[in-house]
Amino acid sequence: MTAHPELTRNQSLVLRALDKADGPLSAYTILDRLRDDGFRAPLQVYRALEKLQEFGLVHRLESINAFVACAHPNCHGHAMIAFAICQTCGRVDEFSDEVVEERLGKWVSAHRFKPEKTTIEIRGNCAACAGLAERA
Amino acid sequence: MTAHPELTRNQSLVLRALDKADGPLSAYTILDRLRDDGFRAPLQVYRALEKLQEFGLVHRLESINAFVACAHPNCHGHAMIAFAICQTCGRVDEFSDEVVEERLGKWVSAHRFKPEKTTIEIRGNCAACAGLAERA
DNA sequence: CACATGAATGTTATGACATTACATCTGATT
DNA sequence: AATCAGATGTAATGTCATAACATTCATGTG
Repeated sequence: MTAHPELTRNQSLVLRALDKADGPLSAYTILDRLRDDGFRAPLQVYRALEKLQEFGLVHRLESINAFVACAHPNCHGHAMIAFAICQTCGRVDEFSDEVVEERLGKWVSAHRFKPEKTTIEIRGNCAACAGLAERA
Repeated sequence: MTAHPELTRNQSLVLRALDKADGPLSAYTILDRLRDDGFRAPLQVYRALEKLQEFGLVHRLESINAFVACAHPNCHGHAMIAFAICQTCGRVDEFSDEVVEERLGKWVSAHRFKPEKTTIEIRGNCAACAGLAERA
């Protein structure tokens, strides 16, 4: 458990929506799912998402403009996380790799580049969906 | 020189716009720069970009919704390319790393994931811009 | 208590990025 | 000439994200 402030109502609702979902959600999908809870405007979602990302509870998937709840909400703090995103079923696997991290870190320091955010996303088909495609 | 069909007028114009630019351009910025050449609608740009990406002459930077001309237009064919993107000056460095590629490849085959496109993007500040920030 | 302060929220409008749908043109082939 | 595929032109629409401004709420300080 890393220390972070109590979540506000909006933040809790957004996080719960992502937790309940079986895959990544767009901000507007989250908005639709929270209409009954009083959400009216995109900004309510984006503001909550921003904080949740700061707390490490939510990740943004840059390549598909969507958001997922962190798979390791109790041990967050990884500097670098990679995602495998299934384009068929929406499943997202989150993993980190020290060697990749070290290698990119070496490139970065060799070039005196100051990284702020690193994105590693592999889009394709998960084992189940790739298998289905083969049999078809 | 890898074999690819002759570029059409629109494709040439878009590629030239990206080549002349000193950094990544959004599709709408490209559109604006090609108004005098008869471009009127976003789709003209997006269609050209799609083909240019197929030919390996242009890359899309997922994390900033922009496009760059490939830095190695004569030896393209890399399966996996990483980008370091300076958020201050817009400079983009393109590189590939066999170890990173191998490591991600191992994860992927261990999980029987079939990758279609891999994105590796490091956003931050390049040496020059980070240096300026320090001195400020 | 009164009041200042900072954070979060609510709401409207707008900006930025991308695609659908449909019509037209062009060049190569038969 | 008829046909066909690929490229193009155009309008409309869809999707993602933020700016600007007003309001509310909790908290701490004089």
